[in-house]
Amino acid sequence: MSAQPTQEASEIQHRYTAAYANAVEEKWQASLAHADGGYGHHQPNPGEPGFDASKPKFYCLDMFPYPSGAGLHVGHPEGYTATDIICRYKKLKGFNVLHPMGWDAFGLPAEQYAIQTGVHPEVTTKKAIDNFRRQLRRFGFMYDWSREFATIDPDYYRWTQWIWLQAYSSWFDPSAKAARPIAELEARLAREDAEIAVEGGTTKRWSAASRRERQAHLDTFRLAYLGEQTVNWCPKLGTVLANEEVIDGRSERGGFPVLRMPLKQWMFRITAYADRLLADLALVDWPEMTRTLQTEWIGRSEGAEIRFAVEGSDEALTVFTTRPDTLFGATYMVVAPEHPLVAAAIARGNGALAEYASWAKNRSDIDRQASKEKTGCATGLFAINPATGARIPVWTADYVLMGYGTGAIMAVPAHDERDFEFAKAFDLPIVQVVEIEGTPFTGEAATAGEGRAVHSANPATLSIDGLATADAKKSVIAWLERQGIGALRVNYRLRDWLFSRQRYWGEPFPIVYDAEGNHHPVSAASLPLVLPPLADYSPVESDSPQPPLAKAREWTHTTAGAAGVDPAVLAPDTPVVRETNTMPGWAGSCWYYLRYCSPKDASRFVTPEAERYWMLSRRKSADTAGAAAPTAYDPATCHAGGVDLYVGGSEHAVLHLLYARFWHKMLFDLGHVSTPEPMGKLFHQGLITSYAFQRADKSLVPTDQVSEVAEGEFVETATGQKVVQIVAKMSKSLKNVVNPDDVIAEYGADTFRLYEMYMGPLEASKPWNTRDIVGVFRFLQRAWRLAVDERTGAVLAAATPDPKLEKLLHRTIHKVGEDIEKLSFNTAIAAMIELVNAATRPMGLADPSQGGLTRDQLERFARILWPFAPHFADELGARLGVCSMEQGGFHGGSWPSHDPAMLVDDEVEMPVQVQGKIKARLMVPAKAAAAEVEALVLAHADVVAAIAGRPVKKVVVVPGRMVNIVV
RNA sequence: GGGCCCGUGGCGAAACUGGCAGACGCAGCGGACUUAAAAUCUGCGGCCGCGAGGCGUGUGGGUUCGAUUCCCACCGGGCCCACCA
Repeated sequence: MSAQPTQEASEIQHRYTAAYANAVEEKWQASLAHADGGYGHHQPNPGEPGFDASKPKFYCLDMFPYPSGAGLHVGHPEGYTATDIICRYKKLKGFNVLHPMGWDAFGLPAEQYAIQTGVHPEVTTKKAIDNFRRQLRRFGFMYDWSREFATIDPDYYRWTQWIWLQAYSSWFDPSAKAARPIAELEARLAREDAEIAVEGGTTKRWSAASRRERQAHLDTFRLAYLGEQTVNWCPKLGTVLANEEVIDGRSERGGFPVLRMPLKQWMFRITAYADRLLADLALVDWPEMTRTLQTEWIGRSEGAEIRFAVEGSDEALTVFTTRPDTLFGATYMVVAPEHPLVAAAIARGNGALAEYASWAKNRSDIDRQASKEKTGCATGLFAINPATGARIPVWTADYVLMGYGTGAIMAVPAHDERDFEFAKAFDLPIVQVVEIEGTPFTGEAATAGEGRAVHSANPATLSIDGLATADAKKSVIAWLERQGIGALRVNYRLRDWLFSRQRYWGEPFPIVYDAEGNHHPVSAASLPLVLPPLADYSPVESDSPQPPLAKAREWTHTTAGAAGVDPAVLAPDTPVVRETNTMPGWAGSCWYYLRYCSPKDASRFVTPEAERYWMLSRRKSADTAGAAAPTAYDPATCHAGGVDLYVGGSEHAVLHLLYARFWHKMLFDLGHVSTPEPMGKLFHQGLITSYAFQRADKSLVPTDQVSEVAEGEFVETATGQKVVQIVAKMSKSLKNVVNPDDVIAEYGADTFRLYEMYMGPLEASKPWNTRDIVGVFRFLQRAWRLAVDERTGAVLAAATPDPKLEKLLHRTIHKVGEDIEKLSFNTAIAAMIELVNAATRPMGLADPSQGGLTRDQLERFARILWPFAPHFADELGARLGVCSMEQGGFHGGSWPSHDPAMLVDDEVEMPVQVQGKIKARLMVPAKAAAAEVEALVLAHADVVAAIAGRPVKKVVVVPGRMVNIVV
C-alpha cells in the first residue's frame, strides 16, 4: 500500500495505454490548427504559393457523407481510413495529393428528421455537420479542410443551379451524339425555316409559328425539360420519386407505398446518353459488378419497330419487339392502359374499357407485383398482321408498360410466357412459329429461345420457314423496311430522369412562369437563387402534389426583373411565379468532385486550370486523341481520366454513379470539363456488419437480451431459450450498433484505424467483433515497448543492426508498399506485426542477446507505419528526433527505400513430394538448375526410402517451389 | 423467375500465374514471472489416431505429376433486377 503504487505510477508513465494514446493523438491533432483559423494539411493548386509542378498528381476521393444526427457509423471510417492510408503513402512517394471532404446535406432524411423534431433542417444539418467534422478530425484523416463545403451552401448550389441551366439551354444533337447549346438548334430551325409540329397535330413553318409555338417546339429538345409523365407519387412523403428510388413499389426512404399518376415535372433527358453511358463503361477501371449493374440498368436491347395498320384508323399502331422473326405468330396485340389508343377507344363509348383502364392506372405497383395474374380488356379495335394479313384484336393490359418501347406489343403467345398466360386467360389463338431443338411445342406452355422458323410463309408477303432465328430476324427486318412499315431499332430500359421533388429541403429551380404558364430561365448572373426561409416546411400529405415552397407566397409571386430574368427574355415588370418544386438529393452529389478542384472560385463552377490538373490523367491523356474507342473493358488501356481513386459503398453503384456520369458527359460536351468520365478508378468498401442473435423461429433478439452460457453458446436471458449467433446489419433495434467515439475512448484512433483495416479485405463484408480489437492494440503496445523505455520514456535502440532483422525490414518495407498499392491493408498490417514480433522476440537471430532495432531501423519502421497509425508514428518519430510537430510529423518525409537484393535468399527449403505427398524437405541453393535439384533430391535418404526401389517415371521440378516424383 | 458473387480451423482471415493449406490476429489450453491476480514473456494448437499413419478448403464428379485455385452438376448463403416485349 505504501511504495507499490508510486512504483507502478512511475512505471506506466510512458506506457502506451488508451489514455496515453488519446493524449498523444489529441496533441498531434491540435498541432494541425493554423493561426488563421484553418485546419489540416493544405494542398495548393497550380499557380498557388507552395505548389510543386515537378510532382505527379493523385486525386483521391471519398463519397462524401450525408451528415445524419446519429453521427458517424463504423462503416464511414472504413473507407476513409483506406483512402487516408493511400494518400499518406502517395504523399511519402512524392505526389501532390488532393484528398478533400465535404457534406452531402440536402435531401429527404434531414427533412424527415426536421419534421419529426420540429427543428429547422438547416439547424439540424449544420449541427450534424459539426459533429461529423469533429469525429473525422479525431480519426486524424489527412483531409485538405480548406476545400471543405456543403451542398447546402449557396456558394455551392449556385453552381448546381447553373449546371441545371446549362442542361436547360442545351439539346442532344443526334448527328454529333453530343449536347449542343439550344441556341444552335434555334438558329438552324430559323435558317432552314423548318416545319415544326404545333398544338392540334398540325405543322407550321418556323417563320409562321408564334413565339409560344417555337418555344414549345424547342422544349421537346431540351436536356432539362418539363414533361408530362406517369410518375411515382408517394403520398406519405408528399413527393414524387425517381424510378431508382422506388423499390418493390415502396419508397427507398421510409418504405412507404408509391402510386403511379400522370404529372408535369422537370425531367433530364438521360436517355439521349444511353449508348454513351453504356459504351464508356469500357473506359473506366471499375469493379466488374458495378459495370454490370449499370449495363443492366441501361438495358440495351436490339430488335425491330413494326407498324401495324389499325382498322378504321389512319394511324398505325407501332410496337417494339426483340423477336421480329415471330411476326407470323402474332395473334393479337396489347397496349398499355395509358396508351392514346385506349383513350380514343373509350371516347367512342367503350364503358368496360374505361372502367378497366382507370382501375389499372390507379393500381399501385405493390398490388401489381403481389399478383401477377393477367388482367386485361379488349379495346374493340382490330389490327392487321402485315405478314399473315390476319385481322387480330387489340387488347389493353397492365402487363404492358407505357414507359418501355412504344407502350404496345405484338403478342406471340406460343413463344412468350406472358403472352401465353394472357392468351390462355382470355382464350386467344396460339400459333407456333419457332421450332426449338430439344423443347417441342406442346401447347401447354410457351417455348422461348432460338430455333428455326415454322408456319411462317405467305405467298403474298414473305417466307422465312426453315431459317434460324438470327437469319429470320434479319429477313423480316429487311422485308419490313422494303414495305416501309418497320425498321431495326435499339431500345433501352433506361427512362428519363425525374428531377422534381415536392419538398422544401433542396435546391430551388432557377425558373419562373409567366401568366400563360410559359417557363423562363433566371439568368446565370442572378444566381444563387437562395432557398427562402420557411417556418412551416412540412409536406402536405395529400392525393396530389403540393410543394411546400408554394407557401412562401411573397417569394413565389414576383416580377421578372426581381427574379433576375434576362430583360431580353421577359420585360422586368412582368409578373411571374417561381417554380416551387425543388431538386432531389442527388443534385449536389452529381458534380462535387469538380468543385473540390477549386472550391473558392466565385466566377466559375470550377477553375479550368485546376480542373485540367486534377482531373486529366497524365499517364493516359496522350493516347486519347487519335485512339479508337475501346470496345471491351481492359484496365491496362482504359483512359477515362477523372478522379484517380473513388472509394464508397456499392449501394451507389447505379443511382449516384450513373447520374454523376451523365452530368459529367453533358459538361464535357459543352466544353466545361476535359475528361469523358468523372471517376477513372472506383472501389467499393465492404459493409461492416455485426453479430445478432436468432431464435429457433428465425426471429431476432436484441443483443442486450442475450447471455453467453458457454463458449459459442447463447441463450435469451429472460427465457433461457437457446439462440444462435448470426451476422446481420447493425441496427438500433438489435442494439448492435457500435459508436466510433466509444471505441476511440477505449483504444485510441490509431488502434481503431488499424482494427478496421485488419478485419479482412477492404471489399469484403465483415462482422465487427469488439473482442478482436485488442490484437492490434497489443501490436502498437509491443511496437512502443520496442522503441521506448516505459519507465523513463527514453528511446531504446540497438547499437548495431541485426542482419536478419535488417533483411526482414527490407522485405516488410517492400511488402507494405506493394500491399498499399493493391489496397490489401490487412496483409500489410500482418507483415508489420511479424516484423515487430521478430524484433521483440529475438529467438533465432544471429545474436540473440542483441534483439531490438537500431534508431535508423526504428525510423524506417515508423515511416511505413505512418499511413496506418499516423499519431503513433509521428510521436515515435519525434522521440527519435527525426520529425517534429512544426514540420507536421512525417508529413513532408519520404517512403523508405528497400534493397531488392535483400528480397532474395541464397538457399531455399524445397519440399519433395512422391506421388503428390510430401516425403522430405531439403535446403537447395536458390539459383540451382532443375537438373542439379533433381540430382540432389534423388540422392536424399528420405526420398530414396519413399521411392522404395520403384522405377522413377517422371520428376517435376518447379524451381524455388517444390519437387514432385512420379513412380 | 432471371443474372451476378461467395462457401477454408471455435471466430476474423492468409495462400504470387495451378506448386509446402491455415501466415497474422482473436478466443482456448499449458508453462515462466507473481503471495495472488492483471499485465508481460513463452509453448501448443485443422480433424481422427497412443503411434506409425490416415483424412482434410460446402457435396459429388472431371482435367492435371500436382486443384482452395480450372471445368461440370448439386447443396447452402448473400446481392441485384424483376410482367422491360
